This record gives sequence, structure tokens and C-alpha cells, in this order.
Amino acid sequence: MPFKSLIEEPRCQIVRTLDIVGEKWSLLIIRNAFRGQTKFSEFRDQLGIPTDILTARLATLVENGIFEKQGYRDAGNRERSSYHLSEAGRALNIVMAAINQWGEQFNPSPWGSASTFLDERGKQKVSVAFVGESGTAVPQTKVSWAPGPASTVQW
Amino acid sequence: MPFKSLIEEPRCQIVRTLDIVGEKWSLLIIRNAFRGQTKFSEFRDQLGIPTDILTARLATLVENGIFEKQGYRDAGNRERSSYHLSEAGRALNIVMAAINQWGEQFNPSPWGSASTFLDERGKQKVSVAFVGESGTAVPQTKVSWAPGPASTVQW
DNA sequence: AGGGCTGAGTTGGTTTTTCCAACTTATATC
DNA sequence: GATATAAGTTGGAAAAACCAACTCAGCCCT
Repeated sequence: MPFKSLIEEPRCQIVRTLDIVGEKWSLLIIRNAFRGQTKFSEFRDQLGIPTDILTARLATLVENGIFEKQGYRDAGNRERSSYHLSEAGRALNIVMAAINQWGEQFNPSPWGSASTFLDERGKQKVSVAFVGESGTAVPQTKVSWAPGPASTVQW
Repeated sequence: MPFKSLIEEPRCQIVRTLDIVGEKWSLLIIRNAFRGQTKFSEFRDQLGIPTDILTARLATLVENGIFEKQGYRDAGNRERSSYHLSEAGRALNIVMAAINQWGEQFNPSPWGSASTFLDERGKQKVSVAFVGESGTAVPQTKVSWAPGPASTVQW
């Protein structure tokens, strides 16, 4: 974001993840990538993001393995760069869905929902939930957050 | 963040949610609140956040209903303010857990996990997953993101 | 009553980040 | 050779974050 200390990397996964995707515009670029956008000009035009910031964000997202940079060539044009979500980038779908779901519940838009998440067949909506080791759902209000093995006094 | 347009509120829940919790430090203040911190001085000392920024963030988080401001009085001291997660704030636990889980998988700390999420009894770890309408788990890689009813041409 | 202590800020000035508009670069077509 | 276009760079202005020093209110102590 960067909160990253020069002395020591952070242990907290929240901090570590925000260091990668927490800067302004990053999650929106990723959102647009989930919508199938891959070109610099698509991100620029759809988001209205300043182009120097877009350049910087794409670079750090590539550097951190969220995007893979590829070349593409439209008919009659020279080769240009495109940006594609990696496996790690695609795995952010559950983070995006959790954010989306929270917004629907606690800060709904007057127009209703702009996003849905669908299963493989596109047949049913899916939602984000906590599940226990056996795969059974655990109510969100019953889940508590505790220090893990890597936590120090200040975790 | 604010991406909020002056003309029209955004429809996208990602944008709407980032407008509330997407600024620098906001999610870390919320993380620390999940750790039981409630006082200005606790956030300041544990996070090392500039105090003017902390003031500003606490204000917008209260304004947006993430925190509830209360008074407290330590023995022999005058009354001061404390900040407590509201229901909406507590419901961010699944967003935090999703971020944490992504980090564990794709950007693990050399020291291991600093956070775990536990069920009601603290007996088992819980994780974040996609579930279908019937409550059955749907593999994350099989979930796709599609426009919802409120989506426009540019959703 | 006066002085010191403490938590919760506020303030002024500096640095960093973001924003914006104009410019550049490489190649493809005309 | 001239023109077009995607993907950037660059320089300067504006906004946000940072930092240290200060304020303010009430409590305790003498």
C-alpha cells in the first residue's frame, strides 16, 4: 500500500494482501479484468483512471503475479500488450464476491445488485459463506478471529 | 475512496464498499477492532498511524455505520471516546477472512499464518467458500461473475 | 487554587501520491 | 512519406498522507 516495512515483511496476511491490491484503483482494475477486459485502453476508458497510474498499477500487479502480461495483435495492427488474470488473480473472485455481498447487505444501491456470481453452469447464484472443516456452513455471526501460529505479541 | 461520483452514486457494490473501507488504513483499523481494540490510543500505538489520519478514518467509519462511538471511563480518568464495531462492521469478518485466506494461499508469510477463524466453540477452523442456494459448496474455480439486474452497459 | 498528567485530538508545514493534459514512440496502413 | 493508433512518458498542479509540536478538558495531587 505500501505498509511493508523495510526491516521485515509483515506477518499479517491482511497487510501482505493489501500491499499487493490495496492501492487506489487496483481492485477496480482487477474487477474489470473479471469482466473480460485485458487492454490498457479498455481499463483506461472504462475506469477513467489516469494513464500513468494505470501503468504503475498494471506493473505492480504483474510483478506480484496477479496479471500475466501477454502480447496480442488485432488484424492490421502491430503487436501490443494485454493483461490477463493469473490463477492467483482469478482466486481473488471470492474476495470480490465477499466485498460485493457485504455491500448488498449493508450499503445497497437503490438500483439493486450490479453483480451476481454463478456456478459452473450459470444455473444458480452462489454466495460466500464460512464453512467448517467438514464443509458444513457456519453462521457468520458465530465466527471469531483469533491469532494463528505466526502471531507475535503484536499480530 | 472516494470514487463516488458527485452526479450519481455508483451502482457497483465493489465501488460502493471501497468508498467506505477502501482508503488507506481503514481496513487495518477494522482489523485491530476485531482484535478487541476500541481506543484511539490503541489504534494509534498498534498501527503507528498518523493521528490526524486516524481521526479522519474513525470519523468516516462512524459516519458510515462501521463503528459506533461510545464513551468509556477508566478509573480515575475522565470520560473518553471508544469505537466499537457495529453489526455492519462485524459482518466484514468474512471479507477479512477472504483476504486473509487469499494471502495464505498466494502470498504466504515465511512464519506461517498470523490469523485463524474459529467457529462458535473455538473448536474448529473455518474457511471462506462459495456455496450454492442449497448450501452446498461450489469450487472457487467454477464460479463466474456476471452482471446483475442493476447493471447498465457499463456495470 | 495551581500544577502536572493523560487521552484525544488539532494545526502547520513537508513529503508522497494522485491527477491531468500534452507529448512520445513504434509500427501499420494509405 | 504522411497519417493513425495503442500504449505509454513527462511535467506541473492538486490532493492525500505524514510528522512533530501544540491544544484542550478534566482528573489527581498538594
